[in-house]
Amino acid sequence: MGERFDSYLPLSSAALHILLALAGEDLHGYGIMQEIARQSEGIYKVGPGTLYDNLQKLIQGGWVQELGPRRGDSDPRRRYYRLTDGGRDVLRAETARLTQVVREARLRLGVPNPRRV
Amino acid sequence: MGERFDSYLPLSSAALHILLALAGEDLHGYGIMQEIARQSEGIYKVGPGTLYDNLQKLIQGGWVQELGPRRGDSDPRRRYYRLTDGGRDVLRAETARLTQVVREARLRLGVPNPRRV
DNA sequence: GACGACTAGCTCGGAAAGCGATATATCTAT
DNA sequence: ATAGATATATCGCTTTCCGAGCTAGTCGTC
Repeated sequence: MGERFDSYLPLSSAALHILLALAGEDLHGYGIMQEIARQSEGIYKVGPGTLYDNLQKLIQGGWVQELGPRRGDSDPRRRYYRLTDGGRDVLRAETARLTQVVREARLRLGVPNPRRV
Repeated sequence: MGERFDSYLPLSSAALHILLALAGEDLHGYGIMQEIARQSEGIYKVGPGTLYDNLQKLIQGGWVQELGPRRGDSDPRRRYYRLTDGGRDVLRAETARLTQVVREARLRLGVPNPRRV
């Protein structure tokens, strides 16, 4: 059960997209911004204010780990961040919640749900 | 294309759930709060502050229409609200966006997507 | 090597949103 | 008659959002 994480939900859009960006691979701050814009095809963007506010909170909550600069990276300014196991659990819980929301919305809007094979 | 509504996205959790509650039937304020709690199985609740703040903005934006009291209702205090066609469009756009988010999350988390038949 | 564009990190403060406490009143059931 | 749930609404504190602005390093090109 993912019930332990329910008290942290719902995630803000910013927090959700940051976790989602980091779910694929470790990224540095600027890279997170780009990845979020890419994933949403430019619809949703986070600026530096939102990013670093959220990043700080995510780190304090133990959902994201700060890795710092990578040795031998092409740009030594880059400070990388990694999703923790706990962060992955929260993202999983939020995804489950959103799945329910989407299902409910489809029901009420008259759009059919995809059926499982 | 649902692109006309993209500029309003993402919806806040509160706005999304209010629209979603009203997508089923006309409801009064208190009923909206209950319906939101019911739909999320108590995980997510909106208090009166969040509700009326959002309701006001949704009405101003033309997404929700205020109907006022119903003649012959069991409780004349109740003031009903209705989702407009525009509100339905926004809800549809947000649902589409969230569907993409969920798909992306499933991909990255290693949870399989439901396949279309 | 100078220039511009992009990359990269970060802070600041105003604006917006969240949200519970509180107030008021009504309804319903015991 | 009393209690507890229903119902609307406001107030103000806190949190969050979010872009403008700052500094500086990198990369390509002229």
